[in-house]
Amino acid sequence: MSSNNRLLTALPEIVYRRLEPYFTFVSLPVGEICYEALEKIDTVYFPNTALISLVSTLSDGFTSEISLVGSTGMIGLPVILGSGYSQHRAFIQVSGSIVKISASILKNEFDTGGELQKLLLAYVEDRLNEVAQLSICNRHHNIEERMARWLLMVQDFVQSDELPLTQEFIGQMLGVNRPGVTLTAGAFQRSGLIRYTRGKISILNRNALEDVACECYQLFHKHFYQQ
Amino acid sequence: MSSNNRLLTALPEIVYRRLEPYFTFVSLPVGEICYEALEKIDTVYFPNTALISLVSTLSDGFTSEISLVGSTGMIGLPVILGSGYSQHRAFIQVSGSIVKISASILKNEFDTGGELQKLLLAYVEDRLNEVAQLSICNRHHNIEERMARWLLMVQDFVQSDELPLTQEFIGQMLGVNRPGVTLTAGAFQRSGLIRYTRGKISILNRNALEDVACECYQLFHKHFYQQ
DNA sequence: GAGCTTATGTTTGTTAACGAACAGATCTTA
DNA sequence: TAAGATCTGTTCGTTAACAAACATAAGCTC
Repeated sequence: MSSNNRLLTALPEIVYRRLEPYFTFVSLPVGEICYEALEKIDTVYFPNTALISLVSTLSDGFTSEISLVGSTGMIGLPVILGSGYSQHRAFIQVSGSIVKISASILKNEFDTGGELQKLLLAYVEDRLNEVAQLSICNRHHNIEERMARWLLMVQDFVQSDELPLTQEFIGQMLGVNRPGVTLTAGAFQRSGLIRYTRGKISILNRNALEDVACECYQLFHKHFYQQ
Repeated sequence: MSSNNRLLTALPEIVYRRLEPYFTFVSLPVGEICYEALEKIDTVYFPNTALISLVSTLSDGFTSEISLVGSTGMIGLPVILGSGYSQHRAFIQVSGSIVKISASILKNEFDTGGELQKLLLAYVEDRLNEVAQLSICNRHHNIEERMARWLLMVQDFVQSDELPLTQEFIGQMLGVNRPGVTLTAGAFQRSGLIRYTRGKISILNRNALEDVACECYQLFHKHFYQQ
């Protein structure tokens, strides 16, 4: 069994072989929580086909997505960065295959300063830039722009035209109230960009969605396809 | 001459001594640009008393602050993370003393995997968490909450009751239009929280400002005072 | 002090988004 | 097939914030 996680496949074979004995391939179901906020991390996850959301919740219950992690990333950065505690909840947004590995094993390999370190630090840099872009996007772009961007991002990871997403869920990811999602989704559908039924969204016209999406999409997409 | 930058003073003496010959102490004036967006970084900056803003600009000219970096931080993370290129503009918001060091020298020391690496990675983690919080703050909190938070953050760095800030500038940092800043500043002044004249803001009542600020301030403040 | 520049004050119309509420539709499970 | 749960549709009043425009005031330079 071999992973198609971009970080793992980029490893030199010798490093991959060293870590491989500690890999566990699992398929996690939708909604499964990988980390609770403020929880100590003892397992790190490298998605293959699964898609993970990192979300932040404010004291009034408001939630918004911090990062979308798929086959190009991993969750558990605090392990290599030092604290070992996740500040955010991480859960499975789209079920699929994931590689699990013990935090301490990964940290040990990271600390040897080899190729794994180099790859993961580059990923940290991408993540930092992405979150920074998200913060300005949240400030400036409207629901239509952000929702188009987000749907495209999800589809980049889930290589399928049909995405299992409810409007309520999309609202929580974008930090938008649900009727706002309904209106936007309705407009997208009337324009032929998407089609949807309860809990399922089909992307019909990617190019048109890209036209609606804010410029932020291009930046995320670039990270996605780089290398 | 010795630095009071928190990252540098936390170094073991032997590491500090090793780097010290490469330090240059400078005082940079307000507005000086440390990095342009997309520029290769060849110098890394550790503020002592200076305050640096990292800002992002969208294609329509809209700007918003990504991070506020003072004596607890540094700019030039892409050097240690790998790309070596800054995605954002960095400029001096409040003039003061700064330690400069060559990017390659710092990177070499970082790559030895010692205490400098550990400290800087912990800083990266803080920064990541801060930017994530900023993104949700931008989505959910109103001008009053965010402006109060931001003024408190600036004052945490600039140990003075009088901050050299115009309303136009504050607007660009918060990603808010200028009349909105005027209204908020006016309300704060009428309530006795601040007093201001052209380009100068005095904090009169920190506690009251903290009550107005969103919960995000506490998180930033915690990072600020941790350790 | 006159004129220029920059900063702040203020208004006004407009709009995106929210919150709350309820109706209708579709799926699930008993 | 009935009951319940979940998802989507829709309305409506409300509000925060924007954009644009112009007025006033303060500091700077000659």
